[in-house]
Amino acid sequence: MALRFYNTLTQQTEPFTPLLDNTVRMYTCGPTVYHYVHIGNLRTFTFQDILRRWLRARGYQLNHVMNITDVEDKIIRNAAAEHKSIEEYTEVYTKAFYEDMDTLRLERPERLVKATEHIADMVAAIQKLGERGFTYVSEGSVYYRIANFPGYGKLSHNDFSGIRAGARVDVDEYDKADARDFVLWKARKDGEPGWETPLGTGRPGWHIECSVMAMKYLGETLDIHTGGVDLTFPHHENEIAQSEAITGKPFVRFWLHAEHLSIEAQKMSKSLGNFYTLRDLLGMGYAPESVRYLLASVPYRKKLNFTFEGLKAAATSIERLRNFKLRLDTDKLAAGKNEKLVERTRAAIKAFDEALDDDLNTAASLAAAFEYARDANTATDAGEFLSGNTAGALHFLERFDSVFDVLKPSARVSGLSDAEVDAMIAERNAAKKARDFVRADRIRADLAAQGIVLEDTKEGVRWKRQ
RNA sequence: GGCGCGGUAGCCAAGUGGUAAGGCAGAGGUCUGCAAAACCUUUAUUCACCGGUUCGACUCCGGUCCGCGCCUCCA
Repeated sequence: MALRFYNTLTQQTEPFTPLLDNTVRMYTCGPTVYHYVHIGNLRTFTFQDILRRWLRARGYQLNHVMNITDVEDKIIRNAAAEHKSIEEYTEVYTKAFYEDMDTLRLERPERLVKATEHIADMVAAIQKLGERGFTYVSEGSVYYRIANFPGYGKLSHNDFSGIRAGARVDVDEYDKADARDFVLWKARKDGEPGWETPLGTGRPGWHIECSVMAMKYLGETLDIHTGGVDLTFPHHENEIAQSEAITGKPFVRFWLHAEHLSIEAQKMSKSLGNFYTLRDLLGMGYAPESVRYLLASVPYRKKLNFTFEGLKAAATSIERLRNFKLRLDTDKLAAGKNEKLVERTRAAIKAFDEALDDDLNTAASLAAAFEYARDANTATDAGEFLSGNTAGALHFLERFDSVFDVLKPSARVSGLSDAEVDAMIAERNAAKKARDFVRADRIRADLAAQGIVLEDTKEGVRWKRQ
């Protein structure tokens, strides 16, 4: 079965190929930079990273745009509280976001775009919507009239036909003609920053930036649009309403939504004290790869229950695969090539690929990797894994890591160089030979204290950093 | 109330008409000067519950219970 994704729009899993050529045009709703991103955000961005990597593994080129929302109510409020400009305030968190992406090994999209750098484009789009009769002005702000867009609700599968245009649904919404209408351009209030434009002085609503930046860089119809489930409504619904009202063409072919992450089965919130950023977890001593593995290992459409037990388990799981690789790199094997094993390697890779083709079933793809590792380990112990089989096994691990990217340790815990470690091991071997176990054990303990773990095997000493 | 997601071993989790992948933890073993590390083996007569369809259901249908998300800019 070919590559396929679950499409929120059709509520079905559908075969995927790009619309135009070999390039996948995709858009991701990025962060609002009013704070450090939390691990819930990072779950979604990790999904998007796995998606990128798998599309490329399947031979596609990428043109991927992610936005940075750098103007918004909380930003304005927080910036004002700190007596900073919007730019000064958001710069800190934008930079932090890039750092977090690097730490988690999230690939940079081909283009990262900021809302504040596209104000003119947004104004033009709103004017176009006005020309087509989709807007109205109320108290200086420009609103989108959803009653004029027939397909409204098709993404979130809500039926809004019962909402009558012009009805005053809620007294609190006195400035809107219809409860679901949303703001395209917000008129400036006292003391707020604003842009002077033909629409008046103010700032853009949230939804318009994504429509505008997506179409500016990717064309009128995108292949894929991703985001968290919570964005399905109203954000993505509104993006469709805006974009399709302007172009008259389908805005997005495949809508992919990542489920939420909870913390110990509870919603993450500051009041519960279970609000974690990547920096928090690293500060507790967890490795970035562990976080990445945990976030990637649960298929993206399934709720992910984040626990520290799970985070520790992730670290151990990675270790298992690293050990397997270490073995492939160091074991002395008999010459030759075991054809049966070649076949099983091929089958394992196939299982791995097919799992990811199936709407990025990462859990199943991991199972294929672990099963193969066990099979190969057993074969090695039995002397059936020959030197000619190493390349195939390493090839599988490379493929695995081109997607999961967890095998290479992030940072060296030890300040010792490889040569220094080798020298100490030689010293210990000499001590062992002389049956000076006190000295041998001291060297072993010294190395352990610096994060170097020795493995005494039949073939001699093997070591790794931990 | 509407829309959506889910309930599989101690924990995480795949599967989805043919009799339960994988990881962690636990238990046992191999190796070892000791130890560690590593590796191997092992752990659900059972898939929230009740009916139904079927030769056969965790998987399909109907119903019930429970958890969660969205429905005013939260990934």
